[in-house]
Amino acid sequence: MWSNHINYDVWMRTHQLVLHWIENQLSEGQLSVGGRLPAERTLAEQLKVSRTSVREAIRILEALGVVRAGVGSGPEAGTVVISDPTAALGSTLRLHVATQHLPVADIVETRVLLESWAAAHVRPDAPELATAATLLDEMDAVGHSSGDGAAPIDDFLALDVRFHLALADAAGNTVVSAMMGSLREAIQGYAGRLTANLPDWDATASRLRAEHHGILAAIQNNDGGRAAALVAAHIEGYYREAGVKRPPEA
Amino acid sequence: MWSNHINYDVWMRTHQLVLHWIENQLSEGQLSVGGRLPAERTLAEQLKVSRTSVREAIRILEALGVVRAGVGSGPEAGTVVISDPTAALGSTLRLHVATQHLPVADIVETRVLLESWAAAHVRPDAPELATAATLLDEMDAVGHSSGDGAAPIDDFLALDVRFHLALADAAGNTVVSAMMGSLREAIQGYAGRLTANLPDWDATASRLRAEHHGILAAIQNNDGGRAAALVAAHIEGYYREAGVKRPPEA
DNA sequence: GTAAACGATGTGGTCCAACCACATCAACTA
DNA sequence: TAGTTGATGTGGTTGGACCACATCGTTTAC
Repeated sequence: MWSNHINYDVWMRTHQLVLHWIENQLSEGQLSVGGRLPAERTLAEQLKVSRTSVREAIRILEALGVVRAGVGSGPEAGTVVISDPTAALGSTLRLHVATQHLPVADIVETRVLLESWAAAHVRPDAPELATAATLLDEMDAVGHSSGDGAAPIDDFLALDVRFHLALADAAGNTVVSAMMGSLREAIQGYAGRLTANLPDWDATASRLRAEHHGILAAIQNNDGGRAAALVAAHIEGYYREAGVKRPPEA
Repeated sequence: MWSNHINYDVWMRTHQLVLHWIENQLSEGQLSVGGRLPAERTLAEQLKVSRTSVREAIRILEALGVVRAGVGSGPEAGTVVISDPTAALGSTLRLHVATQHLPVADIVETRVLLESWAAAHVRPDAPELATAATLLDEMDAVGHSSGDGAAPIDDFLALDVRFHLALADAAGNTVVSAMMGSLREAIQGYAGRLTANLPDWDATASRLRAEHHGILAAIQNNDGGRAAALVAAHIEGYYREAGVKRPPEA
């Protein structure tokens, strides 16, 4: 339907020309993850545009998680192709939440949807399951000494994030993983603030620990349906306890 | 956990400073959809940065579907806040597909997941259902005269897109809608090219028409489960017929 | 009086030339 | 041989200039 070649006759902003050139290089495999873009000045000369326009294009690709720019010399320097869709999707969602056009409730609901699916589709032999089990052990270790201040809570939540992401990764769908991660990232600040609303953190932590073990057990027991249901209840329970209002279900 | 105030002591690239300033304005409601950003030169002076840095920030926001820049004077001019997450998510996914780090099969699988959920959660009284029904009527009208060339096929596919998006919107979750649309957009070129692989377009079109009616009927019949299953079969069937290989299911 | 033409104003779009900070690596020096 | 030093090349930032465009007054011609 569409050619890979670009019609340069149609009007196009200069930085978009650069953008399309780079996207073509990616599609044709002449540029791939780990590869390096020509230097900004070089690229500007090659494409007969100003360095400013090249830089605008690179900025966009950077925001989209496609490249990473580094100053100086050596392997860390230059503009290299990466692939971090999660960060890009996350900031996109976060910005649009800020504009009040993406309700947090919708994000939570979507997270439940994706994560339930992931739980139901985890391969029992996925290596990420071992990681998840290890994370649960670590979560059992922290938080028991809650008199030390808030640090254990943050540690616990950080492990919690990694546990959920590990399960998502174990399902083997990169798009679902990326979207899951981005949803979490988008409401991370929001969710963090909610933690203060919890009436009894120790009780909540204990419950979360137990639910995590239950989810993992269901997965290891090859009971995807139960795992999905447990995950849904787990997430929804947390947000409800922290005071997020859910929209009325049909 | 996190303050909304930014620590300007930490190192930060200049355009990110602008980015965070604007995001703050959005979060605090001092800037909302429909509102206009200060002129680039003004903003640069206010934030004590160069216009170039302001422009780089605006480019990013534009790529993220948060603002729209327009030259000239009047209501269409200036940089105004919009909210088009679908476009941003779409180009993000498309770029990462180009880097070979997001398999098309994963995108299709995710689309099936989201769209099935949407079909199961459509409110029977959603106004989008009427739109969907109208679209089906239009699809019945086009394509019957396939001797005219490729135009009817494109018309049919365009209506098909709108039908699926209408169903997604009818579920009432903006995040799911946006993601659905972006997934479709990301593989639009790919899917379009696949159409040429179809052995018998007329037969395919007839089948698609029948399946669409079946899906809509199931929804109107309040049978969400059946609707979800039909949608899944509908999408997977199309891609399978067009030659997309699916990964082995567990 | 009305309508067309014109110019002032303000917007984003593009380009250039210069300078900075940084990281490496080669040449030089003690 | 070990340390210093400078050359090189990368992205980061700035100021200024000019362009195209769209509007809205004012002026002008009828």
